[in-house]
Amino acid sequence: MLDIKLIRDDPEKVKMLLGRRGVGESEIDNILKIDEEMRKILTNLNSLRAERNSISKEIAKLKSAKDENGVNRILERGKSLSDEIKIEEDKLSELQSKLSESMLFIPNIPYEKVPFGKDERDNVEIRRWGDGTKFDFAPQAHWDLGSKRRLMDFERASKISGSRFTILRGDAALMERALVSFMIDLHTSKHGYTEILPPHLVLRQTMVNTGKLPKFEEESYSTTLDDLFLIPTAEVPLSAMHEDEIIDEKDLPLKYVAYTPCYRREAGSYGKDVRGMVRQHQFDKVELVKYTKPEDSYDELESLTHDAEEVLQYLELPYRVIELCTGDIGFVSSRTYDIEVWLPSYNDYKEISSCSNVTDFQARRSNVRIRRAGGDLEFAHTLNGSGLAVGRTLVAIFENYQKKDEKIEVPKVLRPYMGGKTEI
RNA sequence: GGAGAGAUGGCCGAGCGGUCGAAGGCACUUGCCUGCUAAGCAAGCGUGGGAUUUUCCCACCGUGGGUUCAAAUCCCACUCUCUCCGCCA
Repeated sequence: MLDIKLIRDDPEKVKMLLGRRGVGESEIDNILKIDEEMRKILTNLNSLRAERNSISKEIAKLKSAKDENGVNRILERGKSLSDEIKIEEDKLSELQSKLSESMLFIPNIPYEKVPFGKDERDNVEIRRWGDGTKFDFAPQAHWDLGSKRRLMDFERASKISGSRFTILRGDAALMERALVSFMIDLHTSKHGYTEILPPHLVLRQTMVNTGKLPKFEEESYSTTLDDLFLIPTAEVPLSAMHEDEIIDEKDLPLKYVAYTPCYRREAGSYGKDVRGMVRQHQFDKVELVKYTKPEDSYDELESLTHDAEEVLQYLELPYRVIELCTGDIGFVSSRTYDIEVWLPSYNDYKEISSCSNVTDFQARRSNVRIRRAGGDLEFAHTLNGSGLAVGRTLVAIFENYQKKDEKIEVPKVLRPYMGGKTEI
């Protein structure tokens, strides 16, 4: 959620910045119109209420003076004021809900330095680590290798759950679990994050507060009886859990890491990544979330991205970092780096992490504020990033670490988590 | 699922339907004092919004309705927390 004052005070600038990411000027004009109308009613309502309050006080005074005639003289005015107020209040609340409804569909303002662009083709590569893996034999895609080795079972998964699910078996399941532990351990012990194990079901309001709703309802799994939502990422519970809190600025930044499964309907991605376990309705992810002071958030985005990259460095998997252009950044984000890992089956890099500075966009919706040393209150900034998507990391290991005999070497840092195994 | 208790400012905690935006305490800020991170004294100290913006006004006491000229206070519904019982991994 943007600050309405920002739109009110400098609509042209907001239009210009949001225009870069495809928001039409009419949407902003519409909001300005509703806002103006709403303030007009509010002003009127305020003076009506002021009059009613003074009459009420007057009545109280007359009553204690036992002046029944005086009371009756102004009682009628009080009654009619009350009726008027009720009418104005109804108008106001209607406009208010219209306004907030519109505001909920306005995305975050992109950071000035974000490269202009229309879609992912305009994203900019920032850096590379390692080279595309070379093989002296024909490498296999993980779906072939995994099926042959009975480590991944796509057929049985679809029998019990339909498309876009995978059963991991034996050492593949073990490796998935090892990856989760390795990542969390790295982030807690070396990078200073606090481990959280959050609920996987959240309230509708929590989805709204984190910007996943109302815009992306068709992407979400929900429970009809209770209107709870399966989290699409641990970002949701982590970025919302300080709702309505005031955090002392000396306690910032707060840094959290959480492992959770993520549930996504993947509506509209029918032709994409249909084979293997790259795009699933359920996948494991280790997520990083920070709460920071506004002036620190872009620096914290850099370090968060490095924290995520380091996972790939320890696993010795080649990757690159790209910055998303204005047309490709997510709804809540003002700046985003994607980390892409090398996948031989794609002969290309594939997203394995997305690190974003959300600025105060979620904090405003969730009402997460910081108290400055001087006592002032301000919305916190939140950031999030995958550290990393575990399923895709497993895929990357299968494909980059495969050997001619169809065994898969276990990356050195994972061996302690897998009973010392050097290959599976 | 059943029975009961509760929800008030950063925290604790009062609050007969009418100067209650809310006593008191803690914490915090400022000043004074005391020659040594303590104590004392004084003052200040919630959040959000609107406007004719050095001031005035409005809203907010879990949420949403209702009664009333007037609701933290009365009524209804809901949510959450706690205690006990039942069930249960």
